[in-house]
Amino acid sequence: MPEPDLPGAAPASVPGRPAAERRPVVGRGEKVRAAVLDATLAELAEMRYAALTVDGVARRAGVHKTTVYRRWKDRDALIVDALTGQLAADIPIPDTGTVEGDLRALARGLASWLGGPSGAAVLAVMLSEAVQAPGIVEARARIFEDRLRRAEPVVERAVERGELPAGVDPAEVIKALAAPLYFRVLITAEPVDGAVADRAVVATLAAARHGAFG
Amino acid sequence: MPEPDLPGAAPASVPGRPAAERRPVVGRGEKVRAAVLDATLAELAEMRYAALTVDGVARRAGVHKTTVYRRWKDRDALIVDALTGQLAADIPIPDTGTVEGDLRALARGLASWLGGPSGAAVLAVMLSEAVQAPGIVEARARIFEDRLRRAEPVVERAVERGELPAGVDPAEVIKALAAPLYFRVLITAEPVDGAVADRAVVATLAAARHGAFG
Amino acid sequence: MPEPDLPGAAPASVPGRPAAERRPVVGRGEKVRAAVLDATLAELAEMRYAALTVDGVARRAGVHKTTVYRRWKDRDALIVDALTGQLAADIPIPDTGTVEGDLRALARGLASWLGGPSGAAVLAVMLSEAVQAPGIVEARARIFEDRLRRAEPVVERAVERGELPAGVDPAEVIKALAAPLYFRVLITAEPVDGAVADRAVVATLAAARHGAFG
Amino acid sequence: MPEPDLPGAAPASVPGRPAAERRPVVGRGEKVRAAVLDATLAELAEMRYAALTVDGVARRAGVHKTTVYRRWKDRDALIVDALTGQLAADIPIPDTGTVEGDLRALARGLASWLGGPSGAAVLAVMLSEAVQAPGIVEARARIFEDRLRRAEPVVERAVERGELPAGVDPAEVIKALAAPLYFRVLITAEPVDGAVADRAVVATLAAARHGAFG
DNA sequence: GCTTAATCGAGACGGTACGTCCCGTCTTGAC
DNA sequence: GTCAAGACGGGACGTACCGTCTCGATTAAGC
Repeated sequence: MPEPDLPGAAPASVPGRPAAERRPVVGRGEKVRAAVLDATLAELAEMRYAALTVDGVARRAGVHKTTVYRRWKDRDALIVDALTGQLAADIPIPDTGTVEGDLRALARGLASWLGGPSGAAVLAVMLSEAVQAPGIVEARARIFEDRLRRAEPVVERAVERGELPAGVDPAEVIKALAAPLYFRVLITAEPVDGAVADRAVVATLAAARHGAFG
Repeated sequence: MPEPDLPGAAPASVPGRPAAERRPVVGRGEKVRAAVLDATLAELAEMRYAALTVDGVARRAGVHKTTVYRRWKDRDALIVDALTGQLAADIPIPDTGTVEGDLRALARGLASWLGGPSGAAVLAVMLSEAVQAPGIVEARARIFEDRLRRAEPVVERAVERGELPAGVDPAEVIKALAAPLYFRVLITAEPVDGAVADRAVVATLAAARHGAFG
Repeated sequence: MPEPDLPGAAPASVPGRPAAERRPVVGRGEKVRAAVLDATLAELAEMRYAALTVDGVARRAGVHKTTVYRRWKDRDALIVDALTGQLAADIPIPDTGTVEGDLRALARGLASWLGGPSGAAVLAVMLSEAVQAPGIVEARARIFEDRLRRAEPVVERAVERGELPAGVDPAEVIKALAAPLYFRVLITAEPVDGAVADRAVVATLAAARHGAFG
Repeated sequence: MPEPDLPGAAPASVPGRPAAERRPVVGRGEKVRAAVLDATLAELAEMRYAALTVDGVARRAGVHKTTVYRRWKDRDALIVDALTGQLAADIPIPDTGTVEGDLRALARGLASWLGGPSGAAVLAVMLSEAVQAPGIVEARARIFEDRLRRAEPVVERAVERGELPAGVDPAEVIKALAAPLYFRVLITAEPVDGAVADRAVVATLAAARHGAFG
């Protein structure tokens, strides 16, 4: 993780003392970090990836360029860090009682994220230069994997309830649900709305019930 | 000022027209153009998008940088042009006699293109900076739309044969087929092989038969 | 010599044509070079060596920083070049008919140069960082050697006239003449005027006549 | 605010005074000061002036950068201080019984100092940026003046012995002796050895005897 | 085959951003 | 009261490309 300078959450130093008290040292440090990451996201939102300037981010964060470089190796490291933070935000996992309800909730949540400015920006960057630049590829895979995994319980519950045949691969189901939405955003540039989400649910369920993912 | 940004104009197309009117002057021009586009693709193949240099392309094409700028407005125009040409290559539309066979052929063709170096490079670039830069977004949408449309007859024939219910939206079927493959390449960075293609076929067919696209 | 880019005074190309006509190509090139060197000297004159900024020089020359770096590898290379040009200005070699007259003329010329702003600035820079930085050391030695050598005929004529004993080493005599002046400027920071010059002449002549340099 | 810029204050000098009055508080202070000055000289010895880093000096002295800045206003003050201490080292004034012997001893001592690493480093720094920066110019003049003055008795004794004509200016003689040596180190970058020293002695004596310094 | 105009080669140039190095200041906790 | 530790603002460095421009040198068409 790109935090070369900071001692890293105080590796269990002075373990006897209450944790809240233990590292007021850096002080401004944390504030700066947050300001820079916010500024990075803001800049990404209003201009595209390649146009983002370290100097611009620094200025917006009220900080000097050098300070940014002290904490992040690269423009890329900075961006990845900012986006990682953004994506780490928890996605609520629905539990409506039926697969259809759960999947619909998931799909609509994803659709509205993809449709909104945040989703667009994040995706744009995650895929910029993506297929090659090593740091980003890895980060991207890790992040999305995590998001997918968190959604798998929805499928497992459906199997337990007998709504889906035993043996379905939960990961495959979730991917099948998400794929058409991403496809529209990234490839055909069609709008992604609730209707699209619903259609994905129907298709995914039909496929799952007929053993396409088992 | 020469503004041959768009690839179209089909090399030596419409030969019937009088030569005096359509600037047959070019002479060496066409050879240079081809060399530069080839060089562009070659450079894209071995380095990533952002690392591509106009000077590098020019050198590889045995041409001077100025010459490149004389024909393409900027780096992006050059790249888009090169890739457009690449994508314009005809995709054979299968006609095996069954939907399953046809879809399988389509899916496998796509999978092997996505898996190969060409597919990776093209995708990387098409999505670089993509979500914002207007020229590229449009070009991208146009290109993929075209590819999708050319595949639609496969579905139409299936409906005629009674393999799929009347009323299925051919475009939707094709998108459903392609989406999981793109998803794996772009999001989860999983390898895309024949097995993945086959699973997409099964899922798509199941969904289509149960009215998900109707 | 720091001219990596320029083809170097056209190495006898197209020797048949009149020289004045032969290389209008670069055109602005030579003008830029001169402007930058002038700006460098001007900046050196009003601020000291370490405070000289490439950007400042460029701005003063009405030129972009990059352009400076295109022609000179370094801040140091730029400075050395500027000073070399400055020092290359011919020193008139006196021929008054007597050694004493000649030496007096040389000494006074040197004294007034050393006393003036130009001499001070040049010396300051030539010796800044001097004992180590390879480029400067070499340039310095070369330049001063050249100046000394050009003055040697004065001594040779004196020997021919019988004013100085045969066998005197001309170089030694000139060095002996120059040394006290430099010493005062560099070490004791005393003013260097005509009186000092005259004393150096007397001392040098006395020493030379009594075989100190033979 | 501590401003111990000047070296003077003779380490633990005037021990007769009551301790309470002259800040015996320092405690560790004096040790740190010495360590830093030593480190400064060491760094100067192995790299050139401009490459000397406050951080580097501090590290070598086993001390933190802040501590250095607490005691010296800036890099220049530190360097001047270190070198001043270096130069304050006594030069033995010879008394061989003859001017020639004395001057030879002086000249050879100077030559070997100038030839050695210490001399080179000190000179390099003393002249770096020198002609302008006020603090250094003054310090330089003061130091060399002091060294010259200490050597004057040699000449005075020679006059008393009748070896040199009455009325010779001792300072001029010493300068005439030293000048050629400095000249070779600083200007022509020739090696300075015993032979050069001896020649300076001969020339200086000849000049002095014939009234060049009287 | 000779001329004439489009095209090309060559490369300097202004410009933007990069990432690095060091300076000197400041805050904070520890000995 | 010093000192260690180190983040920070700041200024300059030297580099890499971008896209523009001005020329001479080609070169291929059309007379």
